[in-house]
Amino acid sequence: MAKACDMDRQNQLNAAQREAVETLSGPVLILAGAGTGKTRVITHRMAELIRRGTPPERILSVTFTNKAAREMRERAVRLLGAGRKPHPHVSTFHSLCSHILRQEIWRLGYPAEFVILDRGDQESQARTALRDIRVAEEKLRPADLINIISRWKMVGVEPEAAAEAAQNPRDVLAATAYRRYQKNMKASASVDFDDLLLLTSRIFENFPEALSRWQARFDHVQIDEYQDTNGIQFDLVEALVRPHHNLCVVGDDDQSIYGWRGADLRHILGFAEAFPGTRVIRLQDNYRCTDQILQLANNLVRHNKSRHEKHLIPHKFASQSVRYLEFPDDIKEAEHVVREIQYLVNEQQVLPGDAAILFRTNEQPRVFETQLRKARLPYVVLGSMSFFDRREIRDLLAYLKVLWRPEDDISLLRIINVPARGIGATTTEKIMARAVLNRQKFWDASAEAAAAGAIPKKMADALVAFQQLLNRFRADCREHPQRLDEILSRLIEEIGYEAEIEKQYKEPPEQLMRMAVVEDLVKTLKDYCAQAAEPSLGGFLEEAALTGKDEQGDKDDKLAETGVKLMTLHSAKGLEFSRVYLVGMEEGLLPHKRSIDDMTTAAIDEERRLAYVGVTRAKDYLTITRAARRMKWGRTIFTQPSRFLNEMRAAHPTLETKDE
DNA sequence: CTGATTGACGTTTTT
DNA sequence: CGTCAATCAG
Repeated sequence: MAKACDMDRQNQLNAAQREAVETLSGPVLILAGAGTGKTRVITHRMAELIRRGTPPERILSVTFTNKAAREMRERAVRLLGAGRKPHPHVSTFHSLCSHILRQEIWRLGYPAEFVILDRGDQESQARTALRDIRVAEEKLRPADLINIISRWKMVGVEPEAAAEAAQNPRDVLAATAYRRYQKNMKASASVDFDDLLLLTSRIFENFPEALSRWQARFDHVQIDEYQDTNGIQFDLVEALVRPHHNLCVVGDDDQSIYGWRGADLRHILGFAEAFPGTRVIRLQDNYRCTDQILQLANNLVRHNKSRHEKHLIPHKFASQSVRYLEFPDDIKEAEHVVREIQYLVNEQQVLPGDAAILFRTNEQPRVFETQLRKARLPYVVLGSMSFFDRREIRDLLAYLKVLWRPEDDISLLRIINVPARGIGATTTEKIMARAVLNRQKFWDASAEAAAAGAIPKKMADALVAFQQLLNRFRADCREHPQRLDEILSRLIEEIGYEAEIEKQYKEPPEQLMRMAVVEDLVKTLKDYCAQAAEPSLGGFLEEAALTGKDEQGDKDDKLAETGVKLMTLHSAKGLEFSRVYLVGMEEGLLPHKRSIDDMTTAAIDEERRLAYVGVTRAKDYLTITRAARRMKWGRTIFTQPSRFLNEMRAAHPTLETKDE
C-alpha cells in the first residue's frame, strides 16, 4: 500500500533509474542499495521492453519469494493496463523449475507425476534414510541430515561425490544416508525443494535439446535479489541466457543474508567477469529512510570488507528518528514496545499496521505476542510457523495426498490411525516390514498379510474398511474436481476429525482455533477450485507445497495489512515500515551465538548485513532495544550489548543509552 | 491398542 | 520452558 503511494507520488524516474530501465540488451548489473526503488525499476524495465516490441511472454522475471512475485505481477498490470494480455512471466526459481520439471523430469527416469515434499514429509524421509545406520559413535538427527543434504545440493554435490569427499564419521554417515534418501525419493516419485533446482540444472546440463527449447522461450531474463543467488541458481540462469546474454540482475551485496543456504557473494561481486560487456548501474538515491537511519546503516556496513563501494544519498531529513533503549529483561522490553505502540495508536493516530517488530530468532516473538494480546492490538506473525505447518493442516493434506496418489505410503502412515481407528503401531509396523521385504506398497502387503493370517481379523477388517473409505473419496475427487472443498468437508465429517480435535485439546478456545484452521483449509481449497482452470488435487497440492507460507487466507491477508507485524530479519527482506522496532540487540542474538562460535569474519559479516537489513527497513522511526536479562530454557541468562551498537554509534552521538 | 506420565534434549536464519 | 520420544498401566 505504501509502495503504491510512492509510485503515484514520484511518477518520474531519476537519471540512474532511467538508465537502468532503458539499458535493455546485454548483461546489466544494477547495484541497488536499500530503498532506492529497485522493484520499481524492474517493473518499469519490463514495461519498457514490451513498449519496444518484445512480446510479454518472452520476458522472464525471477523473484525471491512468491509474495514478491505476486506484487510485481500486480505492479506490471497497473503499469501496462489490465486489459493487456499476455503478461510477462514473473516467478520464483522454485516455481519456474517445478514448471520445467513437469515437462522434462521423465528424462531422469522419474514419473511425470512427481510430488514436492513438504518439510514434514522430508523429515520422515530423512528418518527412514537414517534408520539402522551408525558410523562410529556418530549420530544425526533428521533435521541435521536435511540441512547437510540441502547444502550439498545447493552446490551440486551428488550422493556419490559426497561419499568420496567424506572426511569424518559424521560426513560418512550423512553421505550414506544421502544416497539412501535420494534413492527412496526417486522410488516414490518425490522431490524436495532443492531437487527442483538441482534436477532442472541436471537436465539443462545433460540434455541439450531440452535446454535449447527453454532458451528459445525467453529473450530477456531479470533476476531480483541477485545477492542471494546460490551455485545452482547461477548455473540455471547462465544456461538460460547463454544464447543472448540479455540478463539483468538487481541486488545489493550489503543485503546478502542467505550464505547458510548456499548464497555466494561472488556471484554479484564477480558478475561483470562472468558476463563480459556488463553495464554496471548504481542506484544510490535512497527515498525510504531518514538521514539519521541511513547514517546508522552506513556506519554499520562499513565494517564489512568485501563489498561494492556505495554511497547511499538520503532524501529525507528528520531529527530524532533513531533511538536506543535498554531494559532489565525481555518481558519489560516487550511491555515497553507494545505500550508505546498502543500509545501511538491511541494518541497520535498511528495505525498498528505502520509498526513492525523485527528479531533474529523465532523464539523471540512469544513475549511480544503475549503483550500484544494483553493490549488488544491486532498483530500478525509473518514467516515462521505457518498455516501449512500446523498439525491439522498436515494431517488433512496427508489425506488429500493419499487420495491423489494411492501409492504415497509416507502420507498414508501419517493418517492411518488419525483419528484413532484401532490400527495401531504394531500392526502397521508388521505390514511395513513385509512391504519393505517384498518391495511392495502398503496396501498390497496388508492384503497379503491378512490373507496369510499374519494379522488379527479385527485389524484386517479395520484396514479394509479404511481402504474402502479412501477409495470412495478418491473416486469422488476424480468425478467432481470442481467441488473438492465439499468433498474435503465430507471427509472431515466422516472420519470425525472435529471430535478428534476436541479430544486432543482440552481448552475450548484452543479447540475453536484449531477448528478455524481446518475451516481455512477448506476455504483455501474452495478458492483454488474457483480460480484454477482445471482444478485437481495434484494441482492444489503443488500450489500448497510451493507457495506454502505466503498464501494464507484472506482473513490473514487483511490482518497482515492492518496489524502490527512481527517477523524475523530474514523475512523482512524487501519490505519497509514506517516504524521499526529492532529488538534483542545483544551479543549472542545479533550476532547470533552460532556465528560468533564460528570464529570466521564471514559469519559475523553476514550477521552485520542482517542488522543492516533490519535498520534499513525503517522509513521514519527506528527503535533499537536490548534486554539485559533474558529467559532461555527456563533459566535466566545475562547479556552484553551487541558489538553492532558500538559500530553504529561510532559516528552517531544521538544513539545514547537510555535506561528505563 | 490407548492414553497418560516421565524424562531427555535442545533452538538461526527459509524457498 | 516446551517438545517429542519412550515407557507403562489399563
